Amino acid sequence: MSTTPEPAPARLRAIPSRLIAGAAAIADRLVSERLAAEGARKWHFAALVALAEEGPASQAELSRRTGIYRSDMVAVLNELAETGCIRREPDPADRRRNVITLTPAGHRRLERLDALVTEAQRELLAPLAPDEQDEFTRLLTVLTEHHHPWHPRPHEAK
Amino acid sequence: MSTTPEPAPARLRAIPSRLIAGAAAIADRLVSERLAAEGARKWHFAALVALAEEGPASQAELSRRTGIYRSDMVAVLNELAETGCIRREPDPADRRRNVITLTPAGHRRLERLDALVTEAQRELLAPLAPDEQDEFTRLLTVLTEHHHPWHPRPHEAK
DNA sequence: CAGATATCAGATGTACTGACATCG
DNA sequence: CCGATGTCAGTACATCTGATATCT
Repeated sequence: MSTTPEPAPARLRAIPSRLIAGAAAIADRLVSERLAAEGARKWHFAALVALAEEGPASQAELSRRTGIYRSDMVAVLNELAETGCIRREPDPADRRRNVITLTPAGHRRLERLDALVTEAQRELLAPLAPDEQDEFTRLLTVLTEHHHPWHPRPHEAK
Repeated sequence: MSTTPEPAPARLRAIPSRLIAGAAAIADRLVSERLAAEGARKWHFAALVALAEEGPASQAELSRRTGIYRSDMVAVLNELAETGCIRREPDPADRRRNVITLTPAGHRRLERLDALVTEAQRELLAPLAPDEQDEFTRLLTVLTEHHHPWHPRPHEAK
């Protein structure tokens, strides 16, 4: 059951962490809705990008590169394998590992998903002028990289 | 079980929606950790601010002003009532409603929580120069207000 | 009667943990 | 023996839905 929204008090609206949470909710909705139209979620996209950018990798390495837990990676790769986007074969050099490889179909799928994600970014940033968009992205980069030199999500690595 | 982080591919790191998600995770952790030291969570803070700014209100109205669901508001107010931060009494003018009132103890608690939240904002924005902090906040405000003229969270209101 | 309210019980989704067998 | 890997089962928590009794 949802409520009819009303403006939050100015004191709440001015808090940066709340503004960021709002922006994150908007961004997530834009991206997720578009990907859902293709039956995909953001982790599928992230895994595909990581494979396209850095070449074949083990599941654990993909896990580190995308920020998804290796326990959850299994399901993501299962789905990508079912649709023929990746191959998953044992690594002859290290028989603990699977080597995940992007197939041509996977590459084509990535291109479609990438178009959707790019379009979502455009819509997300549309309220800002072009130079503001760049500045905004730059400030976000500085902020996140100074706080932790890695991923979107916590991970609590030690 | 967590993984040892590694840098995500540049193509992933450059996506604004992912940057925002990262910033939101950092911000949420900073705020939540500090509030947790006082046994509070962000909804307690939000409810207290809404009461301090706009005066006594019904639960449904508080719900709209803070963005928390009515169903979850109950628990938040229960906890605030147990610690004597609010009074909850039936509205004589409309017997469906409860009137929620901030007590002096609630006001004092708000001031302590507010100090924690403010400190968290400082730490969050610390990587940016002072004028960058202002610009960042301004851009966030423009972006969120253009996308929906209201709250942090989705709400799917119609 | 339609609509709003406070409340509760439960669904849902996703991050996260723990354990296990296998292997280097 | 220690540590990494792929996998599965299950926890924890927050968001969100649905229903109900009461009241306007």
